Amino acid sequence: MLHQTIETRDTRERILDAAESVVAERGVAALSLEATAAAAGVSKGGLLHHFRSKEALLTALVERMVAEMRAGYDAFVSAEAEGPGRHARACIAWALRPSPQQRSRDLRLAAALLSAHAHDPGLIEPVRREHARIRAAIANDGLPPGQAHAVLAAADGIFLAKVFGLWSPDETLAREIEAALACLARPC
Amino acid sequence: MLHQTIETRDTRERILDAAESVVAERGVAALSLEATAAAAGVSKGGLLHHFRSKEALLTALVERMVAEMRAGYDAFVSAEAEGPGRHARACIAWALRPSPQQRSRDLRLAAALLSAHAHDPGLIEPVRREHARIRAAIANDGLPPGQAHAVLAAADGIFLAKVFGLWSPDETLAREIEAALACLARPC
DNA sequence: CCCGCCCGACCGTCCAGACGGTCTTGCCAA
DNA sequence: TTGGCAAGACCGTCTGGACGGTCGGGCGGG
Repeated sequence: MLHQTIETRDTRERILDAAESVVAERGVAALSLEATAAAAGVSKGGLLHHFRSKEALLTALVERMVAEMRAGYDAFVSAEAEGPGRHARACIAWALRPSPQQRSRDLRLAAALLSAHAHDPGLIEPVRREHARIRAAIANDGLPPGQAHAVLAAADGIFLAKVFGLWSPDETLAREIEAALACLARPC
Repeated sequence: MLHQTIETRDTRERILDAAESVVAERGVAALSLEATAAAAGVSKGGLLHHFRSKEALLTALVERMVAEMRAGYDAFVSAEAEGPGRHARACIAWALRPSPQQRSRDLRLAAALLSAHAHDPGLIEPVRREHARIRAAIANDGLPPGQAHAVLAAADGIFLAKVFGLWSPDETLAREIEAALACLARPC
């Protein structure tokens, strides 16, 4: 039974991965149940066995994305020294530190966010809640609220610009932006 | 003949307005030719007379949006005093100064951006070009590049968070964020 | 034997786009 | 001035295809 559960989990995850791949490679409009099933190496009926509707698929996609986001962000928080501006510094690092698996993380987040929002804006409510959580943390960060939220906005901008493929800073520019924002992440 | 041209223009604009309304009120998924035509008070055939395909409609939507964006931004630039940090200050004002018709502008931009990107990510290429133009201007703004791009990222974040309905600062917080960013918009 | 996972054919719906038609408008020749 | 002609604006219908979701069945492990 445990084995079965693991197998099921794997198939579910494979389907979610496949959905993200479809969106990343062919755009939101191409995300159909058939395309997802094909990309996951599963029949359409098989997909619908795991996710009873497209909405259920997108909901799961968003939930996984939020969990990943929360875990990643919290890791950055605990990597920062305690004291005023800790969360602000974590935001900066989260948005601007490139790590091997973070590229794919960004693609995941973008795919989930865009496809869910396109189908029904209400589906990204968990993302809004997570953003509110971070906002609350950053508001009690021991910084002047203007500075703290400016840092958050910048982190949002870096990430969301990537979501739309608008822009992404190269390595050296990222370091310079980081330095500039670090100035805001201290009680100026 | 002139009269005819003006009439045509009006209908085209009405259709574009209608498309934005549909997206704003019912989401990207509800943006069909039929729904747009109905919202514009025009038959489907009439709509297709003005826009030969859905893609043509979305292209026009994006073009109008970019023109509006460019005009609005340039107005903010010329409202700022010359000298280092002018474009950075314009970015801040553009993102954080609420004006009566700017709410609707944001809705327009969001609708055009989301619907075009959902249909085909390549359609928002004009937006990418406009963003690149602003980026170029801000890079030659007489500020350290890190500071300039940090301001740009913050402005992007404020706007794009609004696009997804993630967050929007209230009046007093907006003033505080503005003050914090203004610190970056001067040669620190 | 049976249960859960998975298959794939099938159905109803919706939509993009094509098409043929109608009506208004401007233009020109008589 | 007027009759008629050509063009453009707009309409209503149709169709082919894609998509979400259903259903009955097969298959393998327990």
